Amino acid sequence: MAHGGGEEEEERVLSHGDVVLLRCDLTILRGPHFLNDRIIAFYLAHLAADHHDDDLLLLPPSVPYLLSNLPDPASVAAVADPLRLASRRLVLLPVNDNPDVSHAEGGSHWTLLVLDNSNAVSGPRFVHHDSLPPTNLPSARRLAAVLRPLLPASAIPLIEGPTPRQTNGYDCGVFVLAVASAICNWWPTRARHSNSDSDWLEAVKREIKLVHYLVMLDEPSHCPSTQLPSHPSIASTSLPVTAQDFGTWCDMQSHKKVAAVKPVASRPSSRLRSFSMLQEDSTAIDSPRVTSLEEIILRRPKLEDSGTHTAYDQKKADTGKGACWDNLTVSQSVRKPNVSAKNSLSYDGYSWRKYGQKQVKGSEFPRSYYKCTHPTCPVKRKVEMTPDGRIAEIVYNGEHNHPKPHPPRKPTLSTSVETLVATNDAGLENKLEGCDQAIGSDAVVEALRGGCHCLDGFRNGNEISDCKKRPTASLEDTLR
DNA sequence: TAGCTTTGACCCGCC
DNA sequence: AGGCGGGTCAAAGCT
Repeated sequence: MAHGGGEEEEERVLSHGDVVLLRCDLTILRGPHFLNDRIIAFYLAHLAADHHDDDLLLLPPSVPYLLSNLPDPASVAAVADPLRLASRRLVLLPVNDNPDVSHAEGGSHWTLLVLDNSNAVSGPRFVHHDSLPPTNLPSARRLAAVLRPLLPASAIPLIEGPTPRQTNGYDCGVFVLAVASAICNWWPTRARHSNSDSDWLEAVKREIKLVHYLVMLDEPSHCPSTQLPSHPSIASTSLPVTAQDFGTWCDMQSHKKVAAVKPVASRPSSRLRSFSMLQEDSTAIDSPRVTSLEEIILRRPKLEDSGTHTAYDQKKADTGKGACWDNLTVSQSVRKPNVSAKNSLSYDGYSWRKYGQKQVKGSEFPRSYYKCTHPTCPVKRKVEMTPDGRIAEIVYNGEHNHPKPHPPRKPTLSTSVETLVATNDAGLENKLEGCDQAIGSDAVVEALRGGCHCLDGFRNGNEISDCKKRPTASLEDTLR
């Protein structure tokens, strides 16, 4: 099993202040797996720790998600005030598309929304980086709409920023981190470009071009024209960046440098060594940091046909979730053990009834049409399968209006409000099968309750011990 | 017998 | 208006 059992006592292996990476997260990173919000928050905290600059703010995914789902502007203001968004020059906001605050497994795609106040030429703007556009555009627009009233400028536009395309259904989170990394790399150099229109978008573009070049040199077989002939929108700019790169590095860190770090029963989490400290200590070991897209590419382990796909499939079976692919098109190369809709690699926790099959023009494989078997559920999906059992493409249409009939055994996403609340206190019974430390949950709940300024502490990688621990209350209730 | 897949026919939008 | 192609229907067959 990809995530193993017994996560109730999941070992915490890396920390950034209040942000803790668990052993199960390393498994996710090794995978090909959909990144959870803890991993994203951890990496952003890691980036933020290197840029002690009040102008640059990197928020954990829980904060923008909370802001997007608060019931009224007053609640939004209460949460957002401590963030001082109007005074920042650049704010990085991870966006998840989970439409259901009560559903921990609802999200399926990560993107990055950037509030940019740094460019005097363009003026304030929101820039959205989506590795599968326009999948998350509605969620990004929603977040931008919530934030606009908090900002002095009026009618701040939202534009789509340059973003490399993912080639599978699970690497969106890695792309978010890669773009965030590119922006943070550019940040210290911005003064050199202050008198021109060369902004951080150009820096991201440069990274992307380099990645394209490196990909072609490194692995010509990943040439889009040979890998994804049947889907032009993806085939045009495919990049085989994978979560394994970051994961391999983290795993190396945890094995080599955190061996002495044992699980802690309660906070303060400062007993854990910080990510930065680990890096500083790693001089004797050649474990360079992952700070750019090109590094991610260059360290990308070669994908083997069977192993990684099996792990990916196992993750799907474990989580009942096809990360990043609900309501969007994904392409993948996974082995299919059999043709049953329930047991195949296309198994996603829901029950499907096949109602048609056609040979479509432009695709060498037959396309099968499925409906969700739930009586009132409108969701359909199309699956193209190669003769040898590989899934060439899955397209989901609509949103399920019911819970999964086959509950996931091991949730991977912890973006939901329910999860945030469930993980608010270290002593709580975790509701996420052991992954009991959601990102920034203390900060979010405290901010909601009274404007605690601990988010700054979080941003700087500091302990959030000054935030009072409170008994867990349902954030969902708070939102009502 | 229920529930699922298969498969040819049909519908409908687009050019 | 007619052809084409994608999506859906529904009867028949299978498990």
